[in-house]
Amino acid sequence: MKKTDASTRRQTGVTRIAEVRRKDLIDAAIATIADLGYGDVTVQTICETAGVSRGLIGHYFSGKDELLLEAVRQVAAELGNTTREAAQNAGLDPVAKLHAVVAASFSLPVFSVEKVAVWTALASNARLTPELAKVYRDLWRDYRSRLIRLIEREAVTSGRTLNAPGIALTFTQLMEGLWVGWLADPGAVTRDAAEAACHDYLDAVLGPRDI
Amino acid sequence: MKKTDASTRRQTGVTRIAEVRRKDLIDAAIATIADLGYGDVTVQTICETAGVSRGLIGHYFSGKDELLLEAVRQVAAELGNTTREAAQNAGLDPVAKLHAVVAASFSLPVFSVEKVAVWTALASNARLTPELAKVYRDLWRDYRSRLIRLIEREAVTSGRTLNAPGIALTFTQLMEGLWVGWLADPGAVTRDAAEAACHDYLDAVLGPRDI
Amino acid sequence: MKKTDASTRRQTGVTRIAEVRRKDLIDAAIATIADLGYGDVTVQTICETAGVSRGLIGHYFSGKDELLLEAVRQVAAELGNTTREAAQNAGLDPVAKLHAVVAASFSLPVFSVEKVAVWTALASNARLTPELAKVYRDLWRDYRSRLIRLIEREAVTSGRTLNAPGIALTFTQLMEGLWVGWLADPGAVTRDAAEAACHDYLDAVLGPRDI
Amino acid sequence: MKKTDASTRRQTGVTRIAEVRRKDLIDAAIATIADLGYGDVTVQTICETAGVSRGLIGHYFSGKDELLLEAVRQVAAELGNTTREAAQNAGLDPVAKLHAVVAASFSLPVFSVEKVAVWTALASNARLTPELAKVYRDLWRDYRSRLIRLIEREAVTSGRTLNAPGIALTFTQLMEGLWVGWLADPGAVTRDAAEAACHDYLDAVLGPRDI
DNA sequence: AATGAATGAGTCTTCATTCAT
DNA sequence: AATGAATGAAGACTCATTCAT
Repeated sequence: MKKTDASTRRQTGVTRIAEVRRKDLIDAAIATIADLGYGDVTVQTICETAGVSRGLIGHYFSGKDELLLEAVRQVAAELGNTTREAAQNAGLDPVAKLHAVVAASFSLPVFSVEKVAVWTALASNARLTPELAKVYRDLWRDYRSRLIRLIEREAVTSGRTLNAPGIALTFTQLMEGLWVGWLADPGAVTRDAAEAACHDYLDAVLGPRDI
Repeated sequence: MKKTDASTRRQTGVTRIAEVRRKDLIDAAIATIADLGYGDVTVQTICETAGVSRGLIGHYFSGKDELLLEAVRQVAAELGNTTREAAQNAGLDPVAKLHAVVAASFSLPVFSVEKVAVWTALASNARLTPELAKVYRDLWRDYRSRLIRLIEREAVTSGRTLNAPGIALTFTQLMEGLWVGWLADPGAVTRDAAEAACHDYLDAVLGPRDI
Repeated sequence: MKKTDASTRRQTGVTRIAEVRRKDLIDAAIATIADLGYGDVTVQTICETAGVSRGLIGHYFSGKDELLLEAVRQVAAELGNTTREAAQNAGLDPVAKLHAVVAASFSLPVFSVEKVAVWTALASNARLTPELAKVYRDLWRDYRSRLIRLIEREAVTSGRTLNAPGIALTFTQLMEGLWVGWLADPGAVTRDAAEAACHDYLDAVLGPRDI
Repeated sequence: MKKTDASTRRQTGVTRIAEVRRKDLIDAAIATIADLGYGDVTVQTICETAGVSRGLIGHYFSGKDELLLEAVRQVAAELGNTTREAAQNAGLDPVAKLHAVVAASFSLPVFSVEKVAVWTALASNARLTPELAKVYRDLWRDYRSRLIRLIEREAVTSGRTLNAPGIALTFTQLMEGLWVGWLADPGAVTRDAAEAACHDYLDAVLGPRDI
């Protein structure tokens, strides 16, 4: 057993523990944002949720802001990945892919109070924090470009003229508005009505689905 | 200038000055929310914006929270009133009224960074604060019921079958999503594109306008 | 009607109103001390009790402290006057006079929550405020010197040797302790028990009363 | 110094340092009450006296009020314990025990500006704060019941009829009045005179001591 | 004479961060 | 690695006082 090996093994172990702790803290941050709201999250509440001491946050993050940023990034990444995979797994038809994106957007793991609360916090604060602005911008840009490609493919397939960027914009903002509305007043904006609104919108602009 | 006039002016002035100060503080609160974000507003920043001392807030409001609540209420009331008047002034055609609501919703005084920032703050915090929840709920309920009446009238007029509640929900959430998106990333969600998205949505579900 | 007359009359009127207002504020201060405690009295609460505006205090007193000092002085003076008069009206027997002082000390107007609360506040704060110290010191000195004279007269009359200063000191501090105790825990130190304690003490050191 | 020792010391130290700090803050609170008066104590002055930062108070107490309450409780407990022990160590004679209580009540550690100032603050504020009321009530109740037992025992021993509750009440209130008077005007109520007054009172109602 | 608008100092409390252990 | 003791800045709120009317 050479020193290098030992060091490496220890380092790897350390890194692994570190990664677990980081993950724990990020998850706790997400849960706390959902519980208390982005503005009322404190280092104390996060660490209590994670079951660690207050000081530990300094070992894994440069501070509270970085932890919150990581939490937001994780939620955004998951949203992007989940909808991308939903589209990939939905066969070849662009319209079917779009409806699959809708379904994924209103199902777990993306659609939960925790995730939507973080998302809404991101949307509210993006204009004030460059790092959040970048997360917000990048996710939607990627999301919309995928939508646009699908819509354009459908336009070609069906021989229609479709305003793909406009439809994509409407689609993303409708979804964002439904998330926000569901979180703020779930009695008025139910999950089912929200999902139906998206499907219906696609039907209205792309023609009805074949079911 | 007679003494009676002076007295009268002074007497009414007592009430008036209070109203003026309240309004000043509310306006300053709105401006400060737009500047710094809802969570970073402090009594200090509001009073600096209003040009008064920190202690004055206690003379006109029970505290910071009440002032912020009043600010949110004012923005919500203005939004409701403006869209209501826009519909009233748009002639008799329900579809024209709906498009007028869209136009008003993306024009001053409703559509500005200040007002939309307050609105977004309201949407983000409604789930956490009962008073904010009520403001949010009441405005949208009233707004949607007006939309539903217009859509139903159009359904009757045109002889079509329209899912009025669904369309109204989609409409309000699309608008909310566009506001949120415009505020968070105005480069991606421009005012013109946002308004066009709403008009296009109405065209898609109600049939195109006669222009 | 000469100018001097008018001025005099007006001045007198002004002074009279001023005196009434001063009295009102002092009484309100006493009532507020009893209600809230010396430390929790504010200009606001006093003026509310008096039914006048906050600013008025500055017209009649140099500030809050002076008003409170006047309130304390008034209570102290009343205590002194009342017990002096009680002794004067109790005939010639020194022992009867002493018992009359006891009776007066546990009867209106001296013995009420308002007055005792002010007195207790005075006792608590005398060591910290020179003006209060003087009020406290002067009253008890005068009070004790009257007691001493009565006790010495009784010593002469009955032919006994009495430690007049010691008895006077014990008497005043017993009374003060009973007031404090009654205010703090009226369930344990009742008015009747308190008065009886004083009478019994006199009986014990001076011999029983002839009733 | 072995590692085990160090660990042990550290582990117990965690609790110990907390207890030390609590004690430091309580002592500082007592000293500050004596210095400035109960109503003028601030978190700032307490922490300056204790030599710690203002924020530390939140680590060991829920707030200023709890700290002050603990300070009062500590003084009350010390008074109770000291007088109880004095009686226990005074032999078997009830009268001797009573005089020992007097001696203890006018000696350190009970009888100092610090302790009496806290006690006076307690007496002044007991009627306004339920927690303080309980401390005050409980201490005196216990104290008086001990006195009553002693007096009744003496009544049996000496074959006299004694109003034990009345004497106990007089005794406690005389003592309280002497404390209050000593604090407010130590020139008029000296320590020696105060203690003598208590001894003399006992002599007067129980018969003179055998010295 | 009386009001109440306005101020600004002072208080308690919260909280992110640092650091010794 | 992990704790939690400690700090100090920043926040909201209270309040005595001043002053224009």
